[in-house]
Amino acid sequence: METSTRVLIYEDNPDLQASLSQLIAGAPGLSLVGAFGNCTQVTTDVARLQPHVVLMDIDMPGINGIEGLRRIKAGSPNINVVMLTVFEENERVFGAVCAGADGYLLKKTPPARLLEAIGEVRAGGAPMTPAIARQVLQLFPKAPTSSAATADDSAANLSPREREILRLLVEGYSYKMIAADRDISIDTVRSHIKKIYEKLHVRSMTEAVSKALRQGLA
Amino acid sequence: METSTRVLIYEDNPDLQASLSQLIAGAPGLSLVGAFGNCTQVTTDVARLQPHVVLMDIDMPGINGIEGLRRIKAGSPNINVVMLTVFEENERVFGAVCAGADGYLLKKTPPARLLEAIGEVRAGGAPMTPAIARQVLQLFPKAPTSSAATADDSAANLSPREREILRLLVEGYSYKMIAADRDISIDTVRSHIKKIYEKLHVRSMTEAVSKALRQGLA
DNA sequence: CGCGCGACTGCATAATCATGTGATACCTAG
DNA sequence: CTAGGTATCACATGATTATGCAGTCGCGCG
Repeated sequence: METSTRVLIYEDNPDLQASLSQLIAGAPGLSLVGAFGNCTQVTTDVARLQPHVVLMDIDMPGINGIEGLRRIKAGSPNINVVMLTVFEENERVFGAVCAGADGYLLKKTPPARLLEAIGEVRAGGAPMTPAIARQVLQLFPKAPTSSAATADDSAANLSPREREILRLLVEGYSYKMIAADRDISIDTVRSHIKKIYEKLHVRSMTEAVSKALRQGLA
Repeated sequence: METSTRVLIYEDNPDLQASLSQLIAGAPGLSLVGAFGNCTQVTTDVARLQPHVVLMDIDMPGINGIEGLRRIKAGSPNINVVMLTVFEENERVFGAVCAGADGYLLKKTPPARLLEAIGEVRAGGAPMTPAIARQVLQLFPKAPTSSAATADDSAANLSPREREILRLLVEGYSYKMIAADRDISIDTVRSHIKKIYEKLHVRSMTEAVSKALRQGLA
């Protein structure tokens, strides 16, 4: 069912557009479904071409890349959009991220890395140039709140250890993962979870997770 | 700056601590200034050892990595802290990022990449595993233009039927119960859930439930 | 009209999970 | 000292879940 990843390009520089197109078209597993020099028709473009991934230049005449991104996301939030830019300007990083960018690369990114990035974004990752990633992190509000929810005993009568393991379940850990992570036997994990079930009156991981999230036990 | 980047390690798993230590100690341009199994002395540790980069495990007994990070940043905001974790957790990414993490890597990251990451963080970058980077991006408040409050890109385009089944999963239903409830074959339930997993980028019921509850899909 | 897609069904195998029945060890309160 | 709670580990059996592969059927669209 996985055919080929459909890629759409927006890049106003003809040379760069050509080389990007060539790169995509020649890559196994990727198919180029279009390449445009501006975003004026972006909404209809994506509707018609049904891309999985869009490579979007930020600096373009007319509608810029961020606005283009916004329009794509407004209509098709599931399309993965990777922004391309020459410089690492803080302002635009913020705008792009808030508009829902799924990746952010410098144009000087080597071709091989670019192809890799398309794979990553399709797999649910967010390829970013490290320097940009740093900026993204710094955009976060430095929370003074102590969110270290390790010792909150307001919840059920779960022991600290049990609560700890419940948190891991909520994060989607399997028994095996918990055992590995906490460096204990999988049988011990079983044992703890068994008791958690008893105390929460549930009989499956999903019920426990659901209950935990709804009652703020995790 | 000195000739060598001073690296400090916090990792409670002895084996991993040993191999990390060996890796750092043996790397040109890096010098290992310490390795601890817990964060209890983190404030005095960093004051004494003056590291440039700290590799911080997230899951540690006692003071966890995020709290450790917070304490480091409180006193020495210039120290670069790279968080290490075994699996892709969802909840802690937010905590770590808000506490000022400068990088976020999976422990399975190959040694070469880890060394590269230390270089990146020293150079002002933020090395991140792509999947985690994506989570970070998704933490951002989406722009006002998003009228489709369904938000998440990786989650939203579930078909009506898929959404319906996801709701039942959240309620704690098993495959069998869903099949009975909706009067369809259990194989059909499997099929639907398989597709849900693909779209949500998860691989287990608990992950799906967790994601659904957190993103209001249910 | 054919094509793709969503809903649906079936089958098979491997991995995980749920549960029960023990057991050892530490710590703390009685 | 002893009972009770917590944390650890073991072994076993049956149920459930995860995945892959393979189809049918109806519907909207170019």
